[in-house]
Amino acid sequence: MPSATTKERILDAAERLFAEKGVDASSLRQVTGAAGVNVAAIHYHFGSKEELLRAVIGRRFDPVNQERLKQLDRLETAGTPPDVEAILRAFLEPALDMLDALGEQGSLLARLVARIYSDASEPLKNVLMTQFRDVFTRFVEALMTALPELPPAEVVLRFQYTAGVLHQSLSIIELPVAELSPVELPALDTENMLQRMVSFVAAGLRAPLSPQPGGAA
Amino acid sequence: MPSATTKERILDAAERLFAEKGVDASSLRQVTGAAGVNVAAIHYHFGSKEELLRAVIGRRFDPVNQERLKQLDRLETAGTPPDVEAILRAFLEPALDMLDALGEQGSLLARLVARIYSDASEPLKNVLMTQFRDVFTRFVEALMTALPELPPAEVVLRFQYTAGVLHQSLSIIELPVAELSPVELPALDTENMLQRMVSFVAAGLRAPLSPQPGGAA
DNA sequence: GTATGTTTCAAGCACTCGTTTGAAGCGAGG
DNA sequence: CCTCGCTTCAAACGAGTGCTTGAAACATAC
Repeated sequence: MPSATTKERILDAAERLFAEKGVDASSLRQVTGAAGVNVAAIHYHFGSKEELLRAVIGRRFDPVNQERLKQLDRLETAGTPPDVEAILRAFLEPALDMLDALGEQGSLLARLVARIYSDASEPLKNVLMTQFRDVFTRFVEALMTALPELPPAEVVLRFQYTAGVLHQSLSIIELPVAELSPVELPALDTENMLQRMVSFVAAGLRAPLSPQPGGAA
Repeated sequence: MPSATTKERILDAAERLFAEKGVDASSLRQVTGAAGVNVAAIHYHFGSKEELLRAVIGRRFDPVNQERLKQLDRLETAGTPPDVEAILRAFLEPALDMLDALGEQGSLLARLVARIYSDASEPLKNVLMTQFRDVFTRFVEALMTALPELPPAEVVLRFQYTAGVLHQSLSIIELPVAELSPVELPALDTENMLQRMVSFVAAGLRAPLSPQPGGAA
């Protein structure tokens, strides 16, 4: 007695399987098996495996990216130009909130994104690239304004680092990295995690320019 | 007229293919086709696809991890306890050097590691976990000594972020992330890249503790 | 009640996968 | 010359892949 539609149940099952075992390692038969529907339903509703993945990602991250841009808009239309911490919160918080709202499923989804981000076979790359292009551009520009003493290229580089920190921190929530730790790791709620990431990244973004070899000190 | 042994040519071809397209997406026939050898040669020399991957990773990262530990040993047996920057260099430099020495192949290999790190199906995780366990433990302990004002758990968390920055910076070398950038990105040599990463990460590691919700300030 | 468009189904298609097999090629030792 | 390991090879194995097909089930409209 399925309470959700076939389409939604496919999305739910695909999201979990893709995140747990990877896209390539998850067969359509596993997806439909977990969803309790027929294989052909995937091609009927989505057309292909790749389109299914696109739908899985979009369902979660279209709202996140919209929220990111909305928060950035709000910051920029306020009186004073936003500082680094505020920009970072606008970037990080919607992602963390969405994952938090999903509970355990959220940390799995985070791994899926991190995976695609580094995996990225040709067609998959485009899924994420088109998904994030606007967000990337807008936030880099905002950071350039907030960090006028940094050359633009350095801002781009450090924003990449920021995305790296985000991906890493998302991945480790569920990852067996805790087993590697010599000390007990306390469970962190979203606001706590956000606070820590903002502190770390803001300090990194504000770090003085490293001396250029061959240039004046 | 192959100049290298069959085993080495398989490793070379596998490394490139695994990095370019992912482990799952690379078939053994593609590997042996690129290497100019027979499919059965893989199972003769390595036993299975997973063992082949293990060999691909180990060939490059066993030396890196040995060098990391060696440099850390040298720092710790010197008179004064090492500072954060020195520890970071000992961690980051061997990896960057190895990748630099490999040239274009190096940036591909970096993507492979980043991929496995987030992908990590059950058996694959163990490949990397056993590979990095010692390094992880030793460097976290060194950082705890260099940052005595931070709680141990916070050091662990921030070292995770550090690894995230490393992975990200390795991935973006070759990735089409440049296309996302609104400004021209200058090509960075290894020392330059290292300098930037150390600055960024050291600042993040030294950031004051964020206020704890519900605790005293 | 019959016709229409949408959704679901079991079965099968052509293909690729990792792996195995048994024989051929090969250099060194007797 | 023959033999013995070691290495390489073409060919095939069974299983599983993404995807297609044609018919049944269903809901709605006439």
